[in-house]
Amino acid sequence: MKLLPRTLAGAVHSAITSAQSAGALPAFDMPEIDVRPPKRAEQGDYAVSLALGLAKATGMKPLDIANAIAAHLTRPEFIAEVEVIPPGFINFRLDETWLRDQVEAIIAEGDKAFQLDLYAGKRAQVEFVSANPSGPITVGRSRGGVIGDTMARLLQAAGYEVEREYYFNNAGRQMRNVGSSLKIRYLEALGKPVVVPDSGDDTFYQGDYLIEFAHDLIEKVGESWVDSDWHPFKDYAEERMFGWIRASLARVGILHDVYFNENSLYESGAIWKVLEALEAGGYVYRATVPEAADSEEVEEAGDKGEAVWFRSTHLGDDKDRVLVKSSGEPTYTLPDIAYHVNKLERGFDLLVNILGADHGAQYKVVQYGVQALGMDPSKIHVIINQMVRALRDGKEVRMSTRRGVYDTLDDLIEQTSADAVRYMLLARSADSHLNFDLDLAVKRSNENPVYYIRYAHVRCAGIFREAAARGVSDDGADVSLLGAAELGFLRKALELGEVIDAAARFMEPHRIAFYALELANAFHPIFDNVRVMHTEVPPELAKARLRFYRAAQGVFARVLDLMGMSAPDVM
RNA sequence: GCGCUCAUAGCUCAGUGGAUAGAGCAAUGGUCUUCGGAACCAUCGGUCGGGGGUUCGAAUCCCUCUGGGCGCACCA
Repeated sequence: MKLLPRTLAGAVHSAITSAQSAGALPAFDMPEIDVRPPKRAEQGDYAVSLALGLAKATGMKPLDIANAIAAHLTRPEFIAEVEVIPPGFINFRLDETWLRDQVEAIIAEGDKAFQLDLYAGKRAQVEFVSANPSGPITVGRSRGGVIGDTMARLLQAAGYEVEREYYFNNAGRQMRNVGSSLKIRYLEALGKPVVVPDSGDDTFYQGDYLIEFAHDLIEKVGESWVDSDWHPFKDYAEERMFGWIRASLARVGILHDVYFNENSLYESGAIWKVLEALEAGGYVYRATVPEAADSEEVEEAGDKGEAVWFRSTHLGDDKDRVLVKSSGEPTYTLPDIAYHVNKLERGFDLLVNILGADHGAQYKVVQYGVQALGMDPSKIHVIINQMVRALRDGKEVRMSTRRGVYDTLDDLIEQTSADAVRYMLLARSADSHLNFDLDLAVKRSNENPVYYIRYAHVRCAGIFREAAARGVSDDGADVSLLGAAELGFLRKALELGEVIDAAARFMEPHRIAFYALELANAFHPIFDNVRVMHTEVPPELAKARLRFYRAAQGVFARVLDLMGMSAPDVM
């Protein structure tokens, strides 16, 4: 599949060059040629406005520039008409014969329809979810999960070879607290004298799931762990938690290829190598306070002891960061930098990181670290998604794994459906806050766009069921019989490549969700008017229309797959 | 206080400096159904938070103000 706007941009580029050598246009720096569909259908299928911006550089009227470009333009085979419109737009119209032939092209490509090769031979890695195994996946984390997995699918569609990675830390204080919390639940379940901390103790995980784990543990090991410290409890909790997390994610089609343990960076010595390299570059110093500290801060610090600092301010940071605490223990910054160094060393051309807004500031420090080590920070791309508010009865439901009050991904799926969760969490720009209305999501009504989109696929499937029953086939269909309504849908369908391209380039996976709705919107009116098995439809036309619906169904299947949703034949 | 982010139709939100700012839902009025009505058509609805600026052209870029959210640890 090739991208029509890119091909057109190339044609315009050549037209400008040849107009210049013919003397019809003066010399100027070639601007970026942005070809896109105009808002209004009567303005054609694609348009460029660059002549408007060239007036100053050329000293010519935009209309004259546009005419000069149009006169030297070699029309690609898919364009039927080139039109210059005041004040200087150049509009292109697709060739309808070519457009009808796309029915066959789409069918021929099958489930690879609209697969692009823009990044052939390039490898991308998407790191997402990356929650520590201390509790179930929450609604907030689910958003990052859906965004990350959809981004991975879109990058694949754009031509990247993609790996999905989950980064976790099972050695921190959080996990120790989980271990000791489980031990308390274990002793409690055995009727041993133990005080269960109340919600005021934030080292204790209140979640009910630990009670369940404790009972399962007793069935497995009986009372033999009564005198054990928190370690085996942590290990057991971690294993159970990871099983749960993976299962929850799998329910919405999220599967990671690699689970990367932060602890391995300690075990391999990678973090110390990074520290040495930073030091060799002159980016490290030892002090009780940062170099920029004023006397007040010096006083406050007192006799804290020396920490190891990263001189990130030399790269533009607003303050230096501690890499190793005065206790000798590294902060999270050091392994974070080491992790990204590790990722870059694995040879990826693109690293995408999905982070919640609450972790958003950290990536900059990582970029400074990578930069300090002479590596290319521009390969790292971060998608920061704003918080999710879960609303029930119009009121916010607060979420906290530690307090045991939470809305999990499992809850959402059970109350709605896996497809609804995927769509709802995707159909919003990552930059904006997302209100997940739990009541609305429960409703099985057409307020939910999920049904509308899937229904398009279901309706196609219905046609083929009926066609099979009546012995109608699309073999040897003549697509030249297709009418204006079908062409309208095909125009919309052909935008899919551009949507994939833009979503991959701008790292904006929500685009596919909006496109899907637009595509469904283009489909349903046609379904009503373009009948296949109506008594008044001649057999040859029925055959052509059936062929059209086969292509349409394929496009919906592809779009749903890109969103990680199912494409059912019935619902 | 500083940084990031958001503010667009009654609600939820799209909108890559270009042509008359768009969807979905809600509301109102129609269609009355051969393949699934979870549908279709029409209407209503906007000082793009306020104010400046840049530009031939601004919802979009810059400045500023207002109001939300998230950060700003030798926590992760």
